[in-house]
Amino acid sequence: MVETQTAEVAANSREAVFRAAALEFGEQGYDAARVDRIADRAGVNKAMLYYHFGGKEALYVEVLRDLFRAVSARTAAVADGAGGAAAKLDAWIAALVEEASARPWMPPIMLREVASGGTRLDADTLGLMNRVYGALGRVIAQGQRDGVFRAVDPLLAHLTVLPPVLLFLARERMLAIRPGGEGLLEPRRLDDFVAHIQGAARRMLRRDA
Amino acid sequence: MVETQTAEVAANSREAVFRAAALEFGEQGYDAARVDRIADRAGVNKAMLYYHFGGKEALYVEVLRDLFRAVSARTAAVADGAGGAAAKLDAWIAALVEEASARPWMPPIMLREVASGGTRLDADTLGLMNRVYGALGRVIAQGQRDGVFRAVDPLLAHLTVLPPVLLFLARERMLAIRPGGEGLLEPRRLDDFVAHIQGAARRMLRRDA
DNA sequence: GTCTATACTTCGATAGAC
DNA sequence: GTCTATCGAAGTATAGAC
Repeated sequence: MVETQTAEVAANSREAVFRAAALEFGEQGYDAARVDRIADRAGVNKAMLYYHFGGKEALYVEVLRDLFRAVSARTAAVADGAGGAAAKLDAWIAALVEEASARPWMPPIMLREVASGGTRLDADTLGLMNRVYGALGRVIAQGQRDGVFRAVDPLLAHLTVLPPVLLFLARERMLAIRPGGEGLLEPRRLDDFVAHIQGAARRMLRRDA
Repeated sequence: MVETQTAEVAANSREAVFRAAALEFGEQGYDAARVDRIADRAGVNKAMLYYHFGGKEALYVEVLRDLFRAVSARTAAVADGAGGAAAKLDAWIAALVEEASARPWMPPIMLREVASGGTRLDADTLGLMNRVYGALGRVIAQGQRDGVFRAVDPLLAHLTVLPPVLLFLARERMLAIRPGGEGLLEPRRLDDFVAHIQGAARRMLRRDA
């Protein structure tokens, strides 16, 4: 099956480029990312990148789409699954953290997109971002319906929980670059942070006794 | 006083370049920022930029220093002033927001620096960042001493409060670019957000009844 | 699908006159 | 301090052979 083999090689080549690009974009940002470096990291000729994706920007958009597709699917599953609102709130946060482990380029890319006004986000990708927010919104609505959460603007709640997760995860790279830092650069265990932010979210949302 | 006049013009020229650069770096990020565009926005010849600052990177570092100098001074003043811990917590947040109003380039620049691992932050500037964190740390310590705050890791607390402020403020530019957005792009009043995040911070820190 | 060689462009930087 | 003209380095992209 020569054709299948060829297709497999092609898939591998395409996959290698994609992954190398995601890493490069995450570390460097779109503008500082270098097409040559992506090809090198993928162990592939630069021309392959253009063959498979058409160009730097198209490749970046592909990474964005994959990213938000995965995160939105994961968080929506949490919100629409079974369980109480408090547990789902924890799970929503945990889902974000796990997605970021699977795609380390997620936090820096999302931070830079916000910083740049989301210039490269098309309506499609924006819709996926909204699903992540929508998922949290449904969890909060459930909690309010069940009388365990108080009245809080879901959008402001989202803008309170998501950013710390992104910053904390992005910070881990700073720590890798500058070991033995003091103050802001003191290391913290991911587990401890997750527990902390879950607690903070719960306190933000729960009804006062 | 010809010399003074010359100096004034120079100061104005330098100041114009600095401000244009800060805006450009904030909007575009370091890599997408264009030296020619900075000169244009400043209404100054490009050579003046090199005359005053030496180059693009040196200019950027100057913007960074100015930024963190201002923010650290402002937040330290809050922490070391008079008042109760709860009030100081609110004031620390308000100080950040006010600094960001005076320097709209603050949120995007800080977000991108974290995303990039703070590659361009020298030990000096890093020290200024630590002062911002240190200020919040002292407020929290005061609250714990007074028995109004519970035991919370100050670093994790910092990483819970600061990021939402940065993201919310950076988001405002997205809203300006894409008016009439839904979901994540729904507008919110700054006042409402500040009140919300102050409340969330208080709930995170206060002792349970 | 893969690779080499190269065209084309943009951008940061500086030399040198005034 | 200010401006013009220009250099040289990167960097994206493609043409065309295999």
